[in-house]
Amino acid sequence: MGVLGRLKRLHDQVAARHEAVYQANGLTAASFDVLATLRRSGAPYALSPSELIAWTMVTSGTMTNRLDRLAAAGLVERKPNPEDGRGSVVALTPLGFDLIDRVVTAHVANQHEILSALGAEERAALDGLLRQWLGTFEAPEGGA
Amino acid sequence: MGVLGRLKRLHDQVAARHEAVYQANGLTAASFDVLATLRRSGAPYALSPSELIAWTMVTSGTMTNRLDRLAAAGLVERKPNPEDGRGSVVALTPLGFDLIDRVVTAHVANQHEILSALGAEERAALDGLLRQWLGTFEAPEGGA
DNA sequence: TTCCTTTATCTTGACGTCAAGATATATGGA
DNA sequence: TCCATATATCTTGACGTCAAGATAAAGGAA
Repeated sequence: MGVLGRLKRLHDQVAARHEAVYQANGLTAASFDVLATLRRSGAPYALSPSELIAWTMVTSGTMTNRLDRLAAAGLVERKPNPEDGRGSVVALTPLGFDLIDRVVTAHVANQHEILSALGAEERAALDGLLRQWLGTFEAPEGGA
Repeated sequence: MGVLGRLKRLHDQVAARHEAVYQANGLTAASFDVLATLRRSGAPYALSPSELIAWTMVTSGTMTNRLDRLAAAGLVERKPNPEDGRGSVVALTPLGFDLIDRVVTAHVANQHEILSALGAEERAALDGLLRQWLGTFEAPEGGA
């Protein structure tokens, strides 16, 4: 049973290290999530709230809240969608782009650092075991 | 890097399965945490808020909130501490005891079920890797 | 055209958590 | 005895999240 406890503690440790990088740059996991998604989408770094909801897997209420904060911080900008009066388009501002660009770099470096505790073989072995275990949960698709 | 993603997904899956058991019995992870701590403390199944705070590692504000809900649900009872006018004693009610007793049983069965996806050797191998990795985070005590 | 249904987004209300501050009671010393 | 300090718990305010419901605009059928 120790496995379950260690899995949780390890997850919490990793999450805390990630948080540290976000915080050091004035972000939270929530805002990093949105900003990084916009960054990944490529130029012109703009997506609709619906698309952001789909990529980040949060509810519409959560996304509205996140966007309100990011817009207030000047990191994203909400513009009306010229093609659909119901919707809007959320775009990274220059300020937001510069920030997320830097934070993503720091984040990736941080991940390498976190993983550096394991050697290549150990990492592969661990990944294999995690993958196997995860397989029993996800994709329990019962076929046609 | 896949390791970090899988670690998180696995953690989320496990947490969701745990949640399912709590929910099926009208509890949340928060209430289960408190009730199970009281249950583990042994007869007379009563601890002070300070002790609960120490065991569960949450802040005093969080504990006050949890206890308010549990008391409102009739699962615990707050009595004044006869030995210290500042404090109180939180005890499991008969209702709370019966409930947590059942839920803990279900929870343990659930954990076995979750782990059943791995064979004994795999489980041991995974535990060893998790332990090693975790070791680099926790207990980074630098000695004297 | 007019209206019904669908879709996109925001609003509301309830949780859960934390940090910081407010209260009330203990405790030890002058 | 009286007070300064420490401790136990609760309160407040700010986040973040979700479920469910409210709006407003789009689209298609009659």
